[in-house]
Amino acid sequence: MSGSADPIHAELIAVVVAVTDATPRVLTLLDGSALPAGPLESAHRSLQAGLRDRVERQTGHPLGHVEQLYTFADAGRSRAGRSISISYLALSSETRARLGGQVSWQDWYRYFPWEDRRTTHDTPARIEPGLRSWAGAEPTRRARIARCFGLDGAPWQEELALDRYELLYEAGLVREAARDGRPAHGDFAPGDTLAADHRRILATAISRLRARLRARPAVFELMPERFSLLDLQRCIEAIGGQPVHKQNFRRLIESQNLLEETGDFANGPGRPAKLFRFRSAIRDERAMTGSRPPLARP
Amino acid sequence: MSGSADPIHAELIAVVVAVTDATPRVLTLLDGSALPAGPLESAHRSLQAGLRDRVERQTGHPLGHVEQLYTFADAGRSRAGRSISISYLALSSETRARLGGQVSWQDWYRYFPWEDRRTTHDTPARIEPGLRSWAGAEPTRRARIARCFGLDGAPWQEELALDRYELLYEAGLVREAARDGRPAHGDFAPGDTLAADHRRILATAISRLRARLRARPAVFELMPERFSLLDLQRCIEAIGGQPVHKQNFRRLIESQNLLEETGDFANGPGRPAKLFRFRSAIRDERAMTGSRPPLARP
DNA sequence: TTATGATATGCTCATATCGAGCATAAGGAT
DNA sequence: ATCCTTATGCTCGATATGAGCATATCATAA
Repeated sequence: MSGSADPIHAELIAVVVAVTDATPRVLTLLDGSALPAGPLESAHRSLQAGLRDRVERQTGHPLGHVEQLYTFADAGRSRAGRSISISYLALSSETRARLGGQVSWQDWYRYFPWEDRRTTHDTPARIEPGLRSWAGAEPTRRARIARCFGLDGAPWQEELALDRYELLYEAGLVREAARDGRPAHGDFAPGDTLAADHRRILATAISRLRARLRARPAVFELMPERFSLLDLQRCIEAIGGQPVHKQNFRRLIESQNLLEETGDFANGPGRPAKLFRFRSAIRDERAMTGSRPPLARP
Repeated sequence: MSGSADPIHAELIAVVVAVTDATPRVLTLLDGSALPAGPLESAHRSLQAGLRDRVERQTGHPLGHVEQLYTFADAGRSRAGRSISISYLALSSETRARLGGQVSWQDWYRYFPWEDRRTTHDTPARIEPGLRSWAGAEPTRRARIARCFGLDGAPWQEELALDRYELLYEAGLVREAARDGRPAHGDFAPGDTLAADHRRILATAISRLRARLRARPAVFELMPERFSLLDLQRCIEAIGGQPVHKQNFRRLIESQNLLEETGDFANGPGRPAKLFRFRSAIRDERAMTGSRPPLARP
């Protein structure tokens, strides 16, 4: 069951996310062209410990909550021998970082312009022709396009960010596809690339985060100690890439019982907003309130 | 960014699931004491290919749909040097297997008796005292217990299978905890163990499967070509470990548009049931219909 | 042949949830 | 004082969900 195996190389890759000024940002190296990454060493007690060590050494940025994303091993893209990439998502606050060198925070929509639909909704117009030409009359492809990009009457689903990226890759509409030797189809979609498969890993992180936040906006790692409801709404909108109905968002927050008032108010234009903080019980444990009741009772 | 790394050993572990006679079963080795597993070799083109190769060689069972679960690397549990375990979930049909030796299908509730609530609902009664004594007056622990096991008014949530297992592990109520040198707390919970951390991996698979099926019962890999709605309901109930309201289940299925009638009927006691099959569009692509519309429109 | 039990299938109903909009409150700026 | 801006509370209709009633259609036993 555990015979002789070939030695392999394992790489840890981190997607460190912060939200500042209604912009979701990701920590990058080399002026925004790669994610923090490094080999797993035997000195590391665990995968998470190795990741923390790596990222802190590379960026000087301490990590808070860390969560595993996915493990890749594409033989085609690695160097000699086999290489495994284990990717992680970390939620953080930009203010904690002391950056230097080529370490920087980048707006993640720089790499995925079509994922930001807060102001304009016609972003897919720039990529739709390329997709259509790739699909032709193939019904499966057409259905995938409609589902992923909310065309032909299908609703836009924010958490499909990874599916959208993979569809563009398959259709030869991102530079990574050409780099990997796949046929290109017309113009590339807008947006910058990242080293190796880092853009795919970032797409995985966005999808995961969006799927989690839709149900439960418990993002205290991304928020300051005290904040107004609108601050929190802007953070959620930044990650989801979609505007949120303000009153319904308030209702959602109240029903979840995630916050408590601090008693203070924020001043600015308009009526002062109550300041809130996350309940300590929420911080203690990342999962207290249930999402849904069961289907049937006896 | 990719300096010299220590060579490591990677192990692929498979949870192969089938449902027969309203019983969810998992493919095991050594008379039900381990999951199929084996080292990743450089001959494998990809992780999935390696897994397929391994499982087919060990069990003679070809794999259908395969999906990654989680990557573990607990330094404490491995042999000399570092070892990584990459676990996968595969959905299958028991009939396809030609078993031999110590390869067998096991009812997965053999390892998690408290997860089957189709007949009795008081299973946690056998483990509640141990949990309570472990929690004492600690509010965080008490809240976790209530949430995970549906106590103190909290609803039972089937997809928390992994959380429940990990809670029992932390509380020292499963044998694996004692095996790992953690303090035991009272009697162990009922249920058989598996080798290494295979029971944790199985719990991960159950959670993942339950979370997916709750929204979309597209389990054609687990069903025969043609089946009645009750057959499908029994399959879903087997996996979820909970009874389902029959009429509402039918309504759900209809609204999803997953099935089409074959025109045939099943005979037996009672009124003959229409036989259905999954739409080919669903088989073609594992995600066609959206789950929910977005939160707000412009 | 009729009665009975079993399963299939259709319909109703109360409640919860969700998207969307209206109305009012409370500050600053002109 | 007027207007603009943001905060906050409430309503309303559409839809989803949990639960139950009623009827249809078979096999089998009396």
